[in-house]
Amino acid sequence: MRIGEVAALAGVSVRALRYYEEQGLLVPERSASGQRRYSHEAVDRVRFIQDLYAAGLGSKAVLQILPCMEHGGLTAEMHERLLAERARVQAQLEALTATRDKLDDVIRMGRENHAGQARRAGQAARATAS
Amino acid sequence: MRIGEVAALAGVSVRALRYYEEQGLLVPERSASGQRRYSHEAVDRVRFIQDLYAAGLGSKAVLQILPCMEHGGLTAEMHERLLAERARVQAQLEALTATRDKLDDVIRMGRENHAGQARRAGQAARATAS
DNA sequence: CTAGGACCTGACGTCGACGTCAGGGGCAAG
DNA sequence: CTTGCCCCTGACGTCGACGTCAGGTCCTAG
Repeated sequence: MRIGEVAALAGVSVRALRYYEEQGLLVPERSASGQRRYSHEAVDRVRFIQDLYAAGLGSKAVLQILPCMEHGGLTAEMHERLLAERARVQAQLEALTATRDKLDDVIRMGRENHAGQARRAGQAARATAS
Repeated sequence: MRIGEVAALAGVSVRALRYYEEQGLLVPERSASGQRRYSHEAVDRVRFIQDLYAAGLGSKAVLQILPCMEHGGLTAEMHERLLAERARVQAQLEALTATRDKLDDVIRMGRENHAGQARRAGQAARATAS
């Protein structure tokens, strides 16, 4: 496939794909004239890269994690990295859950104030202090 | 409290607090000589700001959400914003959970490959394609 | 053969949440 | 009074994941 098709299928920009290549995350073949030729699996790979970015991982971390997707083998270093990043993601999940609950509290209190006209305003601040 | 104390208690930099003020997120009193004087609740407020930033909200969103913490009342606009951001956070939570599970798959497959020497390498890529 | 879309390589621009440096004031202790 | 630490206001630097523009090439349809 050519770069435009991959971009469309994966839902990213052409520039992003060139950037991934710059970072060594997705290095395609080249046609005789120098155009990039991507394999079919590249699309899934791009989606996974996006997921990792969305999870707060940087190119460096992604670069250390990605090889095992097609290679299948895990270096000890890669294993470490995977566990570390999984822990990071897990921590982020917990923090995010707490924040969501705080938002829910605020929303709920907003409704109550609309309904019952609560007097003290400091309650929200106190509710957010875990 | 002075700025350094708040920074230490909230675990952020002094620069960050000045930045929050720039953004209108946390506007302290001033002493006669122009030094910032923060109320005690500022610390919790800063922590909440950090949580919101960590949840991917920008200053603009935080600015629209924060007032209700001490003010207690909800504009219709603020309510909209709260619901929207809650939805964003929730979506991010689900995406993050999926990514964590993918990471777990990769880790598990790494262990299996270490143990049993699986043949086909494409399985990882296929596992990540939801 | 030619138009026009897709592709190429640089290389500079962007945006947000600060970091950092420069240059100068405030204030409590000794 | 001066030492030393904290504070002040600009204002430029940073970093990552691209966006965007310039100037040129490729290739496919008509």
